[in-house]
Amino acid sequence: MLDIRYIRENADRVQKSAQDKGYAVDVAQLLKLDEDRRELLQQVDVLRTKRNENAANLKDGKPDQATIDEGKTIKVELTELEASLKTIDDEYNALLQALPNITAMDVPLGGEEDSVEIKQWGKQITGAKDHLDFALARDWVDFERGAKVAGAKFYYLKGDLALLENAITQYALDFVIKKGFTFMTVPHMVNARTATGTGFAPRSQDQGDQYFIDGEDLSLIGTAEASLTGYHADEIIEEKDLPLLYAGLSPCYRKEAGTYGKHARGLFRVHQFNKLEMYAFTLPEQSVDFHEKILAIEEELWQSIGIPYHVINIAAGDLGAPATKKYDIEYWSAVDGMYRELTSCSNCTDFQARNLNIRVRREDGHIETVHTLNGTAVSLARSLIAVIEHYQNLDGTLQVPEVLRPYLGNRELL
RNA sequence: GGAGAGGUGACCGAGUGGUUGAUGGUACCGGUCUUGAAAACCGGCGUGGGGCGACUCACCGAGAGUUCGAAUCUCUCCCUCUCCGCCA
Repeated sequence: MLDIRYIRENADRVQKSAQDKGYAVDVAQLLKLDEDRRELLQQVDVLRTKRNENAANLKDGKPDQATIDEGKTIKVELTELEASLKTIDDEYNALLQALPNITAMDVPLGGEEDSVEIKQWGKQITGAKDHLDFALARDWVDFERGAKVAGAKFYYLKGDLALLENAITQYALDFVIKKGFTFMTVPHMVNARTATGTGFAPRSQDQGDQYFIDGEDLSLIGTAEASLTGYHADEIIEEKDLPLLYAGLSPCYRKEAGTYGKHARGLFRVHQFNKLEMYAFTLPEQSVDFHEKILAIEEELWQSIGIPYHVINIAAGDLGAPATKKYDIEYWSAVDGMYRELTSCSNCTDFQARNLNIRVRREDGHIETVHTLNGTAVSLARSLIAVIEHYQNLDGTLQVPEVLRPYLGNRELL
């Protein structure tokens, strides 16, 4: 959520950002509630002071009857006022929660089509064989049995393709560890507070992309970002310890409701895939630069694997609630002759951190909310598509990208 | 899953209805002392909200309740620990 003080002073920008993102919210209404709430809060405080003073009015350690009667009167009044406060408070909180983060100044306006390309790397070749046909021919993937055992969009990876996934994971892991990230395995389920604090839809909306565990306050994570955001919830981090960099490896579970037919074939959009996610807790003034740094790490990683790509600055209408700005790396699909999403990195500024109460104690002692950022190192299912499209041979074999060979027993060919 | 014991400030740990937002200790910060350091002594030291401010309100796992008054009593839930059961 946003800082109410910031909203008071920047109502127009908050309103505009929400609209640009496609959120129907009424900031004026929120500010009205904010005022009403503060006014009521003062009345409640006055009454509570009265109550406390009255209760402290003792003779020989006991109150007299008049004090008790007075206390009863105050209690009736207070109960009533507190009920009104709770009503207004709930409404206020609901509106506050519904506000998305503001967008950075350099975020393009518009929807998915309006994202701006800011860089290209590599050659746009075409004519490759579809990754699914290619993999099926080698008996490397089995969607039919995935469907039998779990359902549509579940799959088995087999043999060398499974080994390739493993190799990419290990390579990326070593790569980000060298960049200073601490490797973590994480809970694959999180509670509602963590999920909604990270920015995912609560169960009450019942749709969304998450799998909920029946009868439990748990949902399967759609990304390690959720588990990593919650890691420092309710903590005050010392300034000298920032930035804190983590790399979380986990499966990601997504319902992908309503996305059938859209890039549906093969491994591009599935219910479960593994992902190595970079995550950073930074000082507020560090996050903008750090966002560029995460992007640079992603680029360096994918260049080293040799996959052509471009980087786009995601338009406001395509940004999630927590992000103030997001870069996607889209790899060049040698099958489709177009760019398709491979990685994504976002600066969430203080939005997630405020939800989950993650703060920093500055050197001078004052306390403020930290900033959080996340970025994909490798999203495995899609990484496999990219590698198959760019390293396939006409005879159906697959060349191993040079940097991955040490992780595949130095094999050059699969 | 069953039985029991617990959840208090950065940490340890008092506190079972009435100036306790919380004794004491440790750590930390400032000062005295010292050539310097240590020790000793003195002082400071939770978070959040409201108010220009004096000040005030809330928070002792979470929520509800009892009471003039709750960290202290009751209920529900969550979590931790021990033992048993089960199990990669």
